[in-house]
Amino acid sequence: MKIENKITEAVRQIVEELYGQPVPEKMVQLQQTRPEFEGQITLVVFPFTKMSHKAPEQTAQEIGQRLAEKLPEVVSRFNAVKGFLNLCISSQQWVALLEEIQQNPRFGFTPVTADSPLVMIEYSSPNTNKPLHLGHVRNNLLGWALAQVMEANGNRVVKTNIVNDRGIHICKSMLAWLKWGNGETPESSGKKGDHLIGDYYVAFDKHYREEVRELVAQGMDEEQAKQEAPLIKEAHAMLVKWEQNDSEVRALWRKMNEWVYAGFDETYRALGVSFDKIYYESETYLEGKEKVEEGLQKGLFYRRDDGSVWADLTSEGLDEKLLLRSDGTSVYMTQDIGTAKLRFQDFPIDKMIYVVGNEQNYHFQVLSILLDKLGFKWGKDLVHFSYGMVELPNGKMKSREGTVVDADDLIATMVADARQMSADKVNRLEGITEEEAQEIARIVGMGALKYFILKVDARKNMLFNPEESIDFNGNTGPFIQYTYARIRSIMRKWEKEQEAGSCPGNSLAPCTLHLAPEDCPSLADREISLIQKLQGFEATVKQAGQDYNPSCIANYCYDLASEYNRFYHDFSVLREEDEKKRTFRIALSAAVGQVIKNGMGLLGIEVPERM
RNA sequence: GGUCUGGUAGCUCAGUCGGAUUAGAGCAACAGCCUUCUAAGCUGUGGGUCAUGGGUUCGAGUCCCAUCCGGAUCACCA
Repeated sequence: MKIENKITEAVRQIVEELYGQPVPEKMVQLQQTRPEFEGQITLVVFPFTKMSHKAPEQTAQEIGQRLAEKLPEVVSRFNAVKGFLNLCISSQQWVALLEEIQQNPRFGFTPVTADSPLVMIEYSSPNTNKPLHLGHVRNNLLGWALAQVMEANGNRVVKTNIVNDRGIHICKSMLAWLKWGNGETPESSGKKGDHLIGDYYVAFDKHYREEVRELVAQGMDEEQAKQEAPLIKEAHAMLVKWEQNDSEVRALWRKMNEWVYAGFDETYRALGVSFDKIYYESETYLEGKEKVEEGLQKGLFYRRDDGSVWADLTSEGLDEKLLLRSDGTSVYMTQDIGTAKLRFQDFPIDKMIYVVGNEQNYHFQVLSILLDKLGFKWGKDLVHFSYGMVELPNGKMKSREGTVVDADDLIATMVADARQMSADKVNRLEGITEEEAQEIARIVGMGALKYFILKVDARKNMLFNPEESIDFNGNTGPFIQYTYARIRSIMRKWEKEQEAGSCPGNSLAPCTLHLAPEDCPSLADREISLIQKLQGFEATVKQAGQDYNPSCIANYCYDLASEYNRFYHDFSVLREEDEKKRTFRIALSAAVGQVIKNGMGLLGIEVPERM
């Protein structure tokens, strides 16, 4: 039983005995004692003063007195300051807690069983006409981390991606390639497929704008020019052919999409994300109409005179929403209804989470209502995991103005910088092969990038300064990774000492920590607060799952690493003469390493054995 | 204009269920610490009207109302 639970239980009994009123569990508020006071756990007694009709300090005294009598093995001393009862917990309790944490490699995680809720997470959702940029990076990292967090909270998770592989934007790239490509391929040019296609998309835009400018110069007004430019007309014609299943257009479309997917796969691999099921819009965009017709028959929607179909959501405080155009074709919302249908056919999901930027908040509000009306049981409380935009120091990311940060460039830069960084510390990596050094650079560079993005509350807009972002000091991924690497170094040395393989060589945790109560070392404040931090991992994971918020795990990891760094500085773990203290500190280090690894793992951040 | 969302140090961000006379980190600036388990580290100094004004109560950065400022959205685009 956890220390907190024991105390909570005892306090409820004591207060009832003293003041004759039952105490709901929530009323017992325990928190970590502030460093300037003696003790480790503090009970807030303000809520009880109404029952006791006594001053806060006196109430605290009374409760403390009884608590010390009732739980002598837990509470060794206490003091009351105003309405705060500070409790000193005996060392054995802390050691026992550490032992518990250390012996459970999955500490903080809820096991997943066959009966666990089935959660589907959709993320990434790229367009196939240009490479991934920084905004996608945020999406992918958040989606992956969220999937890990949901799983850690005892859910079965299916990760999906819906690829937007059709539409006018792809036709633009295709047309430009036909016109100016000279048969260029990823192989012939050495370019990554998605970049190649992206270049043609840009080329189209350049020529298109020239055409528009010329038409305007000839006296046409701009809106009309945009419609009338020969290039855009050609692109539209191509889209029509595509929809008519023209074999030539389809073949080209297929070939170019393959190039893009090969490029995306590379980026996904670098980011360390993957999917269980990929949906393609070209295969799903016609779905949904059926559902809308069904809703129409049930009277959920209505048809206007021009033939278009609408949902009236004014009673929900929203507007009216178009579902089918007057020509019978579907819109974005219709498609999302369609994919929802398909997904439910494929998986009996209990919950659906969409990782999509906050510019679509309204869309998902509407989608939720519509799916609910159409009878999807998870529609009503589908989660739109809505994240903020990434801004650059001089404004937003705009591809037109060339202010995008390309994902592949960014990854390469981060890794190269990490490599440079460790090269500057020659002694660090002596005895390590070039391959190993590269692997460490990859882990550290990616860790820096991922942590930088994930530490920020997802729903807030964040600022990304390309120059300052590559900072490996302070509240960063590498700081946490570095802490881990140092712990591993201690463990390696310790394991070497243990001769003759009494321990499996690769186990992080020392084999045994069993210290009999009378053997318990007296613990320093710093050691106790580390154990308390470790214990907090469980609650942090739960909270992350409840709030759909990976950032609190990132900040937790930083807190834990900071605390450990101070501990590391104050104590010589391996040199400690006292055998009991030494065992305890090694075990504590091992547990910290394990929790850091697990926490960072939830974020999709690897930790290196050395760096 | 309607709806949603944010505003905390020069900059980037934390801040749990409302808890402690003094609201935390990091960056940037300054001053220390490598014969000692990895200095990508540690210690210290300076830097704040928690946008503003009310309210709720033992107690508010946190909850409620109003105002100001920023962002998103309100398409027969996706």
